[in-house]
Amino acid sequence: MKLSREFYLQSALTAAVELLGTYLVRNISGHSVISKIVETEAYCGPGDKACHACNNRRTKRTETMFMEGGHAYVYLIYGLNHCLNIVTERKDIPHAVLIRAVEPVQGIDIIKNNRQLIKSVHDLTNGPGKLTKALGIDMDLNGYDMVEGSELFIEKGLPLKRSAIVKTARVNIDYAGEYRDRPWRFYIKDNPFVSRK
DNA sequence: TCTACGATTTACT
DNA sequence: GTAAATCGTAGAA
Repeated sequence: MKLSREFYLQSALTAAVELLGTYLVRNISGHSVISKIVETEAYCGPGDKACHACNNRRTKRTETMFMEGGHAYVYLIYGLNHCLNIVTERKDIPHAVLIRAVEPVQGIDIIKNNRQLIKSVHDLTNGPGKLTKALGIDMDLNGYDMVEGSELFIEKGLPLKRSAIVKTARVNIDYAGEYRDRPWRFYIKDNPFVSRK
């Protein structure tokens, strides 16, 4: 079952945990690619120094984060990788959940086709920039409505045990001062597709 | 306009 | 382990 608008109208912090184990569906040119979300990070609005929309910074790029929950926030990092985020909370409250890693479930041949020179299957989607390339996600999907649309959306998964979820500090945000060590990164314990231990 | 740099990946030594 | 790739965005000038 597709996640409803109501699901997305919550804090990125709780949504990040609940998104673990759900299924990301990508329909592209008649093909369906399905993957399970195994690693997320929460970026929580104006007060979070690691968040692009920190201090309500409203620019061309961050404008997407101010949209109503359920939209996709895609941006280019280091000039060569895209990152996929799920916008949460009500309109004008800039929360988002970064999808850091997924596990291929269906359409793995298409994923392999989108990525070349891969050593093992585990390297296909175990990083934010890797999975966007694997799923054919780019700036065209920035601001995409995942509740109304059918090219990209999320399906409900089986509930996870609390003990199967690992909570740690987020990655590569040394610039975020006291927010650097907030345990706002979550992943499924012992899953081989997470980006790093 | 101009400059610095990043929610990273990859290929090196 | 280290460094190169590569460019839009943000903030300063």
